[in-house]
Amino acid sequence: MEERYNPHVIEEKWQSIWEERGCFNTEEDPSKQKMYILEMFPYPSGRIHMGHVRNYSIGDVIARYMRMKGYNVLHPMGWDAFGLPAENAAIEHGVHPAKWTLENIEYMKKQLKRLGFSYDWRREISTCDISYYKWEQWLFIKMFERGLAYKKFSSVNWCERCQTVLANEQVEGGCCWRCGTQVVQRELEQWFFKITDYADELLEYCDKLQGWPERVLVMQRNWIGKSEGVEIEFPIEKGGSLRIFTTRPDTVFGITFMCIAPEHPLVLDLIKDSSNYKEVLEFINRVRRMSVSREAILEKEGIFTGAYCINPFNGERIPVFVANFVIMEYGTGAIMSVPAHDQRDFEFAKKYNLPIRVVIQPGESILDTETMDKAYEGEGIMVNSGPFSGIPSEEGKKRITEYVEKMGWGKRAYSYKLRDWGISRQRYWGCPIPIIYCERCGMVPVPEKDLPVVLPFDVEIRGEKGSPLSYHKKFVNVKCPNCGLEAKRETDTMDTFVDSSWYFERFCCPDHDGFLDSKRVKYWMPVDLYIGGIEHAVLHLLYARFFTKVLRDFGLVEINEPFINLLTQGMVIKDGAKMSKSKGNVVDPDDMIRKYGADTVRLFLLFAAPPEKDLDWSDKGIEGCYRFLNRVWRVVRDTMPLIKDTPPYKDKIKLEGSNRQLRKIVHKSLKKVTEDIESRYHFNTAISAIMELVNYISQWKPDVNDAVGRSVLREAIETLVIILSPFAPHICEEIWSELGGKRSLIYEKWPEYDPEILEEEDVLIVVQINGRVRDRVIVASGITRDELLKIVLEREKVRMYLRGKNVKNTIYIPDKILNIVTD
RNA sequence: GCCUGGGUGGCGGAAUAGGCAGACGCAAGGGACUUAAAAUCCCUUGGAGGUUUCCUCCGUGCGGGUUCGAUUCCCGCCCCAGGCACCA
Repeated sequence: MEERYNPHVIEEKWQSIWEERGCFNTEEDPSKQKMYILEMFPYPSGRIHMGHVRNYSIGDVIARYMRMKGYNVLHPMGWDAFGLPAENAAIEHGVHPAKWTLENIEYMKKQLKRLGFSYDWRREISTCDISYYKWEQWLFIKMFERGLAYKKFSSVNWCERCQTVLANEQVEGGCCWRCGTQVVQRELEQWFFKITDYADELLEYCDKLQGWPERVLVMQRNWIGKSEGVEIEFPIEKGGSLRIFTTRPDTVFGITFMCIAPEHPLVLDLIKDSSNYKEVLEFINRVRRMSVSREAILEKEGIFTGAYCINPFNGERIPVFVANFVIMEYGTGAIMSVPAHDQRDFEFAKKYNLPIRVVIQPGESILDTETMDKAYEGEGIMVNSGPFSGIPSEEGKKRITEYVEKMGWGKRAYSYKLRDWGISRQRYWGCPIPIIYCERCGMVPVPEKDLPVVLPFDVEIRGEKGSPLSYHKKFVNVKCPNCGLEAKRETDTMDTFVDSSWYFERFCCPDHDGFLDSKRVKYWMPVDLYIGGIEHAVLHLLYARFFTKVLRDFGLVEINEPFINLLTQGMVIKDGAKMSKSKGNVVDPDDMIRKYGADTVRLFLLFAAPPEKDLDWSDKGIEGCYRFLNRVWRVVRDTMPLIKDTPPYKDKIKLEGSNRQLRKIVHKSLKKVTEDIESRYHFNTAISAIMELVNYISQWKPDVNDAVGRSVLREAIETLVIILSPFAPHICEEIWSELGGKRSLIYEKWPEYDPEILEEEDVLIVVQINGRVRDRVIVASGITRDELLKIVLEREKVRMYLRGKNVKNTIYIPDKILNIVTD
């Protein structure tokens, strides 16, 4: 064995052995229990960053552990290869997006290999490969045929900088998720996926995803935003009716006005006879032009339409306003306004001097219209509500809803915040949408035999004015597959989140000449553990769930949900901020590997914090991990002469003294590491347990002449190497072969701990007096309360504390604690 | 504003089911080895105090409560991070 630990030599050696022998290649094997471990695949931005290394180190621990546990482990890696940065590189440096992307992939793949992750590289996929996006186009057409992909003219989020449309999920605080530019609204005809058809199921299954962190589920539930209420038709005085949605039917007697969105289809009709028609129209146009979410900061504004509705409950005449705070996309785009019990309506009423009528009294205080300075939105007793007065508001909601249905004025209804997913992107570097526009036939999907619609290579990318594909005449001009007349291709490409919505299914059969090989997909899916950043809580993770349900309904997969367990890892932070070029606090994994080796880098990222938490990068901390691996090396090197030709301890004979102590510590560590990996994903405490074991072994004094002792030591070293191997695989492989291991350590079985040795014959019992620790005694385990008490009451310290006091009670937790309570 | 997390030494973090708070690592200080340095090894390290091989008191954001016993459970508050935000 080498005198010194030399990570670079060892790591290179084992990485090539693993590769040559195809150690991580996986095939379906019905005789073995499958285990699909997946980390979110990276965008090939150019270089691997610490966040990736952390993500993949976590996944690799689990994958390696599960393999040793005997599972048939699928652990693939690929590239989310379409996207805007490639095009920006083209604009800035004149390099073709394909070239840029492929070079990045090549470089990053080398980086990943240098870290020794146990991937089956034969399954590698890139979403920009024709063989991948062909099937995405195929699926798009299936969705188009069933109405799940459709085109509509609507107001969409537009990023001026990226020159493209964004989905609602990609707008963060009114800004573009990628570049941070303020998003504006534009009226465009765009492609959408009908995710809203699945809103109820996506919501319902949130309760069934028990392996997901609660906070992700909460975010998804809120994003779907289902609320229960009732839709009511209010007759318009001059004819027709206005449909509103409310969650507060209990307040219908408090309506003093109505508000509709400027985009409401009835708006022009309603204002026709208005005395100040021009002014109203101006207002409408001004608000419509105004962007976005019509930010909450904006003051409420509105204008009277000149029209009135009738409140069917009491026959009152109610003025109808156009208001800037009413959104067309939610509910029905029209609301009933109850200023006494809704803050927005209250503000509006105050501004325009509209009446406020209290119809819910809270009980403990009495609301008075004159003195109210804000709306009361809580529960209470209904008042001024005709036959419903006196009913508690919660009960009133039900009663009014039933009444509305009985009278035929409306019906129970649900409203959702979730909107359909806008997937058109006016960009080049993405999957072309396989649709052809024909003057005679309309929208015609590209026939399956003509797939794929290949993204042309010779495209000029200028970064302005529409999709680059629209300038490519050979691409655009095409014959209609239906009638053969001149037609034009769709020039938009798909949102890259479409690419990542089904890649985990494709990993099961990457070489399949078809969409998915159902047999193989059935064997591997669903993913048993999915690991990635929390930032995808409502983007990728919602889309992927939606796609899986669509595929299921198409009969292409048999599962309802793609990911059984989800582990969301925290960011890698340095000096209190996320690593970024602009802050200049980036630590390059390559530099660290060069300095300490991959095992150290992996170990530090796993040791410094539990996976869900943000991790503070520490230059000193990683040195500590490097020192630890050196200590491991030395302790093995120094014991090697004693254990080289000794078999590990196996007998059932009763061990004594220090041999017994060592074996006990070994099996305790094994138990701890096993449990920490398997049931908690707490790698930091697993590693600290291994550190304790190493500390113990290195101070343990072996007796050269004691064959039993040597075999116990051999078992200790073997166990150490095995349980450390998922975290720091290279050094462990090297030591394993030095120990005489013939095959790679990855074929070694994860050992079972011996419960017998863990049974304590002597236990330390903490003695408390009135809840304060006063003494500790070592006694035989299983001692009864009376026996223990007899011993404890004789102890000097205990007697001192009990002097002059009467023992009132004793609490005894067997083998743990004795609490003596006095008067 | 609403919804989630979270607040423990100088720092990262442990304490898994209410039972010894501070495991493990970092940093710091002292010592050994060395001509010297690096590396390594040993010791100390939450705070205050004392009669200093030991002992006492205080201590997990703040204030209460439940309990023999609370970092852990309950109530009220403060602060930090993330998500949503005119959603009717």
